[in-house]
Amino acid sequence: MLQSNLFCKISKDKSQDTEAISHDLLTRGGFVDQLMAGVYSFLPLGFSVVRNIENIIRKNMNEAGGQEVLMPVLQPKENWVKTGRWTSMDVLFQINGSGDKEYALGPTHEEVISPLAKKFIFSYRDLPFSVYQIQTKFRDELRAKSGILRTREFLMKDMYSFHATQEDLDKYYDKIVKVYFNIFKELGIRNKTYLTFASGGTFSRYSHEFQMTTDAGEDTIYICNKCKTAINKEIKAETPVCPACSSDSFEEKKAVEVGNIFKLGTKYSLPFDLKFKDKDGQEKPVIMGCYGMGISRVMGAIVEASHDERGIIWPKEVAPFNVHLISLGDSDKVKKTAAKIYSDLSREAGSRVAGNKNDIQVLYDNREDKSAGEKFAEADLIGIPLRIVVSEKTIVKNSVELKERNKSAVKLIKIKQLIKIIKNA
RNA sequence: CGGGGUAUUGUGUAACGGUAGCACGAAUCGUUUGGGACGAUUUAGUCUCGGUUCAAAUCCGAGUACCCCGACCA
Repeated sequence: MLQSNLFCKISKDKSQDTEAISHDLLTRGGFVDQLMAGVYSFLPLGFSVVRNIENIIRKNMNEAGGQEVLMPVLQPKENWVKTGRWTSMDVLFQINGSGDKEYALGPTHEEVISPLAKKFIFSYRDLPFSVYQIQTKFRDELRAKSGILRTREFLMKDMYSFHATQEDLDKYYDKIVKVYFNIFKELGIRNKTYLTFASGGTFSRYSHEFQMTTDAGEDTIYICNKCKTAINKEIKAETPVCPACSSDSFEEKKAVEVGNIFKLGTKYSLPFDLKFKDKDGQEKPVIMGCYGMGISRVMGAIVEASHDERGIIWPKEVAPFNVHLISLGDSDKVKKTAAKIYSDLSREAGSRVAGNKNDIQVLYDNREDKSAGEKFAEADLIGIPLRIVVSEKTIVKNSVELKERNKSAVKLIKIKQLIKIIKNA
């Protein structure tokens, strides 16, 4: 991608309206644009990060046996009345259609997946299975805040699993805990993310959250010093010792919830009459689980976890590009060399995104009217993992300069060896 | 949903009730070119509605929007 063509305007002005670091960096770097409180557009740089996060999640969900679907955002009021959530869920967007019709905008999809699953479940032989989707969710938050960390419209992965027995749900639930940790590992935030006991809301006594520690977070968690399991402050009083290892030594930290999983049990299978015939011919309610992960919030969380005073430091797995090629000066020699490197790299790099072979991973700052300082400052802000500089100085040595965003060391690399080195980076 | 704050050009700010100004940005041209360089020219604004007044960015009332604290958070 030529930076001169990129639909993006990088700003050096810090807005007064931003408090959270991720909000400031993502806005100034041209990753997102705020339309109104709690509602954001994702620009090419930001959308690319979103897709990379999605694909990591998608890969892991598929490996966990999930099948991807896409359910409607627009949902009939009746289903929400049936579960009681038309009146009990205060963040539910309720909208009017023509005539007297009323609809809900999906904040979550139990009210859709349950009646849908009913059409496919008859016998114990149809169980277990799990389906998931990646989709925009709507929740009428009373107070949106902290940029994309808490919004009214956001991207979420939600998976639902269906089981014949509680034991089977328990087994799958534990498996998903491991899968989630693997996702956070691939996203580069595993070391700051804790499995957290939290309130189960209306479903069950407890649920589990995945909390990433950051000062920008709005939750407070108590991390067990012994086993590193955490407890959300909201249930700390009723759970004074670690539920995992019974230790009573904790460290208190601020955190943001990046995932939440529930054992739904029969909470939704009962109102929607979701039953199956067991081996003994008995009709039994299906046992359900659900597993959420906020994609846009994870994006903000990654920035909170990985930045310095100059800008974002994207983990390479989610970075919008993996190489930022910068040419300095406008001499023909530099321009030609940089252009050649750009086309060679673009061709070689291929794509780490399955099924999207044309995804371009090299951002080439070909702008001739920008000073070196400006280019470097902007490169630091948008945080692409590898920076390559081509200038008169480097060309004399048949080399380019290579710098990793998270390190200060600068290496001179022979142009001939560049592709090999980038590939191994 | 309770409380607080703010609202002047893209951003940050100034203007006693009396000519809306400055800086940055952006744009054009030229000079520059290894950490946000320089010159010239240009660009663009008083949140909305109502009231007071000869005169309102300024005073009054209502509304709206955004930010922050709290509560809430399938």
